[in-house]
Amino acid sequence: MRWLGLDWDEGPEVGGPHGPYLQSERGDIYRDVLARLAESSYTYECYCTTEEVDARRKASGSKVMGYDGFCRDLTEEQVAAFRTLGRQPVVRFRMPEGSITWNDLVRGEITFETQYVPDFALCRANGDPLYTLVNPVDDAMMEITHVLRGEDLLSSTPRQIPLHAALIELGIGKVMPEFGHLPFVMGEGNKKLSKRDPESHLFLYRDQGFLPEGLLNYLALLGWAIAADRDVFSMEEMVEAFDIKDVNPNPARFDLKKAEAINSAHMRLLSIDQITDRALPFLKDAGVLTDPVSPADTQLLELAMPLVAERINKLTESVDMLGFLFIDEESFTRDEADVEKLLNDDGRAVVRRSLDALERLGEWSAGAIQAALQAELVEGMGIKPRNAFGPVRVAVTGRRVSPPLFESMELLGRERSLARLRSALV
RNA sequence: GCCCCGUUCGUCUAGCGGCCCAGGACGCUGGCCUCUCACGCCGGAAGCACGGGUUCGAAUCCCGUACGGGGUACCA
Repeated sequence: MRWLGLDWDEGPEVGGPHGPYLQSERGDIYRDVLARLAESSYTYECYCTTEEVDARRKASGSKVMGYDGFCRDLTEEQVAAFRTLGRQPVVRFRMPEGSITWNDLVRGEITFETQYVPDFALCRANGDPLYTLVNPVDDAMMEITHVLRGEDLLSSTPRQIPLHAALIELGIGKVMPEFGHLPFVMGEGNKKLSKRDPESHLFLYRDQGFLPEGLLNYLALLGWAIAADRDVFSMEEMVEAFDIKDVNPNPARFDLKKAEAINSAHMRLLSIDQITDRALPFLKDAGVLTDPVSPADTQLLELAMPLVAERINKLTESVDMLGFLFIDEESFTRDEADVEKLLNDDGRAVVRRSLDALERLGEWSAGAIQAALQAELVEGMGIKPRNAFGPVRVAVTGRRVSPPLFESMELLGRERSLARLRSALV
């Protein structure tokens, strides 16, 4: 979350007035709440085993799963009898009669008949509090006003609303929160993206060279739109325009291609210097640059970055684009497929002529190199520019895809450029 | 099984009864630009799940059906 530029005002690591924020430190609080709930008969002890509940449901033919309220009104004698059997009770919440309705922030009015939501357990027989208790209690005591969460929790809402009402009644909570249930984000195909899926790992995208603002922008687009005809925006613009009521209730599929497109739009919003800064860690990791970067390389990088900044969509692509400039001649290699394709006999002939022309060249500048090669290859040999410069490009940069050729050769320098042309002929 | 939620181009969406024989974006595709790639520009194909209502008029409201998803624990 921090990587995306998302932070929190209150909670673990940052503190706040409603602590402690770790559930492990809140045991006493839950025990106390449980006691007060019991005192006011919002809850009751239940001694049933799951087998007994199942058996009873089978016998009654009820279609409703879950607990049947058997222990709601146990007499003291019955309780004593269970106790002598050595049974420890769980505590259940007494669901009210009728129905629970709330106005969901993203889905509108939703109603559940309480006959379909059984009395639920708040703690284990050993006294450990359950999520069903802990979640509303924490929200109530921290004065949460809006609960926005995944739609998987939609059906737990009719349990939480009456519990919240009870907590308010007891003075433990102050406000009934508003609820909004957000759609899922699905992966490829139609499967739900779980936290365990590699696809759902933020760092995977970060390591692929995504910009945090790019990914954030894309993610915001899943289920929401800033305007009918726009989809690139900053976090500030999003904060300004966002309203939970505009969120779509239906699930969205994660589309890597679109995520990349949005990301590259953000890439183009950055200055050359900013892209350089962001790409630096990737270049160092890949071994293109040393850490710290030498003064000579820093200077070279400054000259080279304007050539590549506009043609990369992700930070990692800078590695392939710039590698050839910084590598020493002994370690320089070429992409085999590209060599096979472009440095065939025809290609080598082109490189040969280029070498001749460039060896004679006086001024080593992009303009002069271009003029010389244009004259030698295009006019001299009568071949098309794209066929003429392809082999030279592979010879010098090692790849079919590179920054502009002539500028690249200028930056590489005369000696290294000529050396690479020669080695391509061996 | 029962309860709840959802369904507009392949994908993400705009649309809240007439402005829609449905708009944008990504992707796909034809072309332009061009030393490769990328950018940029111009064009194209592609969608209201289905069936009934309501209405002068429905993608928009209502009801069914189908399909998808979630829940149904002494999990969270």
